[in-house]
Amino acid sequence: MEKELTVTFRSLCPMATGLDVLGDKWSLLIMRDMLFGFKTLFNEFKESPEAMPSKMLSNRLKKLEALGFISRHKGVHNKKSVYYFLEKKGMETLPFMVELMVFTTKFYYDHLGSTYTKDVKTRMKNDKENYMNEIIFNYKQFRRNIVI
Amino acid sequence: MEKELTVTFRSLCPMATGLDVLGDKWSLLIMRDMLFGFKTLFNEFKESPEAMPSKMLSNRLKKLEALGFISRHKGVHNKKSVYYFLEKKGMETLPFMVELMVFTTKFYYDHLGSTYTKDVKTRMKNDKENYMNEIIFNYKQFRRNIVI
DNA sequence: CTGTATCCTTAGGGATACTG
DNA sequence: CAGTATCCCTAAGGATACAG
Repeated sequence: MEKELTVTFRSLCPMATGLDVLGDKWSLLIMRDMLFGFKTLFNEFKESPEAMPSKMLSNRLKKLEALGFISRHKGVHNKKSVYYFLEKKGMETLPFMVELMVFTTKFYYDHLGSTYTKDVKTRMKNDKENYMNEIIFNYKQFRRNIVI
Repeated sequence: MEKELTVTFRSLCPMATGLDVLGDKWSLLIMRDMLFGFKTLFNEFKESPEAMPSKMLSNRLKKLEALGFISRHKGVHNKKSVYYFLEKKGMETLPFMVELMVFTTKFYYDHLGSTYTKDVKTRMKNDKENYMNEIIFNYKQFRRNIVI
């Protein structure tokens, strides 16, 4: 077989650009916390098990906002609060997050063998599309109903 | 809606472990070059458009081998050559690579608007599973036939 | 052809403390 | 509640040269 670069290979070249954001631990954690944990406030993100330092958090929130992944809203009733929401662009990182999760679980956390990893793996394998749609649906519903 | 952490959220916590490898630009480029470009030799990887320095390349090849993503084989006929091949674990990063590609193309390279991005996008959207299977199939065939 | 060996430089991580 | 301001540090990047 000839060593010819395929069409897809050429498209993959700019992969690095996406990794600037998606390859970053903190940025992805923030978006995960939003989408799966319905978090909106600075302090909520800080409370995550990964214990993100406030410097990092602040830095990444700005970056993600500047790039259009998330949006920032001052509280209406509670003027001291600032609410962060995932935007369309941020939501579209879900397939990426899911693949990362699938991979990580498979190769590093299989030994956990607990119920939840089995559930997730089964769901991801047999029903990925519906599963992702549900997650997005739930987040949108959450956002519609939240009073800031 | 109650702010309850879902089953999936808990599984996503170890995301960072996967990112150690998959979030790294160089490691992913190497595996991309193997899978999409049928590259096997040190110098072939160095020739990629991203111009990976040999120090980085050497470092990542070792890391990827140690983690079981790739394997290293000394040449049989040409004893001076060393051949690197993608192993099963490495091949299973394809869905991740593809999602990264889809995302990157969508948000950063749409303006390219060239034929190849349109082709890939269409294919990815309508026929993702088959497309990935083809890529894996082609790589396996390449590996079966190569004489080292 | 496949790497090592240096050397230098800087961005990023992380802890801690403090403020509007 | 939502961030800034410091300070320290090391891990990683990158260039260049050279060796088995």
